[in-house]
Amino acid sequence: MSTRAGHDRQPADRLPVARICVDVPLPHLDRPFDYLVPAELDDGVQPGTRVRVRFAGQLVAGWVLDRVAASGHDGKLAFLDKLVSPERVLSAEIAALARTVADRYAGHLADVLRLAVPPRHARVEQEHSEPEPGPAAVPPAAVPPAAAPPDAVPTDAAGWAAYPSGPAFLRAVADGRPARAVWAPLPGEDWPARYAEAIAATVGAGRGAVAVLPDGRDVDRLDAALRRVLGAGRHVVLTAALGPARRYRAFLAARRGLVKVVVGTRAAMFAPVADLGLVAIWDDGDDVHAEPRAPYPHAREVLLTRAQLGGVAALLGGFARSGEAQQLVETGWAREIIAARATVRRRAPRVTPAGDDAQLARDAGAATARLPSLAFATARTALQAGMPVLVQVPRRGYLPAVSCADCRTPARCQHCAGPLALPAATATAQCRWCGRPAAGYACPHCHGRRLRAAVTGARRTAEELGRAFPGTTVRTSGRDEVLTSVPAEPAVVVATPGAEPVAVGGYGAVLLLDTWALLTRADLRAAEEALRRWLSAAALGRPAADGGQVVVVADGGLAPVQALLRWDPGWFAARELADRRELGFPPAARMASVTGPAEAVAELLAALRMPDGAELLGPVPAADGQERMLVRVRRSQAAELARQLRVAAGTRTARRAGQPVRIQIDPLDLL
DNA sequence: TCAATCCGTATC
DNA sequence: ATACGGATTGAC
Repeated sequence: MSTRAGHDRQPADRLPVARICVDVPLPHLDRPFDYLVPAELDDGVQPGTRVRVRFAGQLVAGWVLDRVAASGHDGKLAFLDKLVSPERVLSAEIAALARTVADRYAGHLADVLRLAVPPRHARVEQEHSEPEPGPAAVPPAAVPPAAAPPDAVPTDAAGWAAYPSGPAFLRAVADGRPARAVWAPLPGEDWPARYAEAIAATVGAGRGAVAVLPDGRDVDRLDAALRRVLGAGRHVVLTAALGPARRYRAFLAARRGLVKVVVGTRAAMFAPVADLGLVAIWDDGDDVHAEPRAPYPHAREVLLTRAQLGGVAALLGGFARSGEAQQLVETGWAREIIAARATVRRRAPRVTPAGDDAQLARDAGAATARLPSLAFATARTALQAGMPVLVQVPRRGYLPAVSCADCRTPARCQHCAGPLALPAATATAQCRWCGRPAAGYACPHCHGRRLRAAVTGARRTAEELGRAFPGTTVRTSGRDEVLTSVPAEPAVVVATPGAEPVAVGGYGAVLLLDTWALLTRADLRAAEEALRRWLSAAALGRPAADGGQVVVVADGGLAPVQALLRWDPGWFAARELADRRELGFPPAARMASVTGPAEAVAELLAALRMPDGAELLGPVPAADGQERMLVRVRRSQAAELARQLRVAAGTRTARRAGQPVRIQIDPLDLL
């Protein structure tokens, strides 16, 4: 497929110019370059294909963005060197999406394309086109051909009827209208079934869907629900965990139009589903939705961008509600789908705070974290009634945050409202944002003037519980081994957040322990994150009428605890968003962090044209002796800030090979 | 006067 | 980044 370098090459007759995105990591080269298409590659070099081109003397990979009749370039055009494959891996929708995402995140197109299109796997590409058969192997005969018969999928809204605006949303999707919803599922809700129904409604309208879920377990649950609702062979699973071959096979199945539905982890957020009709994300507050590779796009933002650009319906569901989801509701971009309060009360377990007490908080860091007596009694009652008990304990390894020694209110900087933390072995607390020492600190809540390091977590809960309930099976689900489900039998299940197995029939009791570890984390999102984890665990409990009990070992006066008691994630999210508006935190404001060696950061900021009213916070020390600065702007100036950051990064790299700086937009670890 | 080297700049 | 070109400097 390659053309010999020679003087005999002729450009193609029609549309001889290819506009190429070259895969070089330099911000100032993030624009198309024009190349001549050799006549012999005329057929293959189509928009969306991968090519190799000679660029600044080097052979580099590139993407064909377009074929045009003429170039605006003054100089002489080079021929492109080689067509890697005639597979048009980049669709027009994804190309436009990637450009928008790159702009939003002050990144470059090539970086986003690397995230959007998995590495080529030649053997997979040669295979006869058929979707990846899932675990319950589908015989090839059951696989629909490319032009599948009309999608005779019944739209079943019965499961959504518990929510007053649920059926209307499903109808809108079934009619191909771009409805957008923030959904608060009822406790105990079979949410994979509801997602599958929404997806089926989309397919029924002849359109495709993309659903992104936090982890493999959730993907498996939706996969199973889709098999039930859609039947086999209508969807594919796309996760990074599949490995290169299977991942590329799933990707191609979507790109070639063999399937209309892709579900997966954030690896699926750019899935090239044709004629997209619905994007869905589950539990968008989970931080695994944030892509760790540049330019660090968040799955929620990518999916919402797809919805916005394509006139596509959107569904954001989760037991908790993120500040960002709340913002969508408050701006009217999305409608909320919630059940009536009476229905919520009927379905929710009974939630009781246990913990009044400074006492508990004080010895939580000791070697033996105690189980409060209420929690103990509640667990025993459930076990005696033959029901499993879930115990949620946080994982180790959070930051040494600082809070008021008297009332334990997390301490915030008096200047910029950033969180305070104790740099290792230093006597005075310091702001993690602006770096100012917290001299003369006075607690806004109780006016206390003393600060203390927050507690550290307790680890031996499982063993202790084993001793507390002799003769009872104790199972653990966590990082090393994650359980999917447990039977409806008496057992104590100790799980870390996100690893809670589903219990058949629901848990009789859910205990939420060591909550201080979550609440006092030096993290802007600590309260939101705590509530998210609690609601996700508590949602696995039975309704109160069936004996379902939740004990949260925390002060009942705290806002996230209140939200859990009332089962009102919307109330908490509204409150949280109002606070962030007040303090100027995302998503109410837009922030960018610039991280790197001190002089490189200073250099970039010197080159940065800050939008009017932009604030500069920092520097604060970052990992590896690097430094971090934050820039804060109003949301209306978010696009301009991203643009200027890109320009500044570009002028810097264009000039000289300075040390690299990392630019992140609304980073989650924005402490 | 020529060549080795240093910046600065463009990269189709 | 890397490759090229024009200016600069140094030795014959």
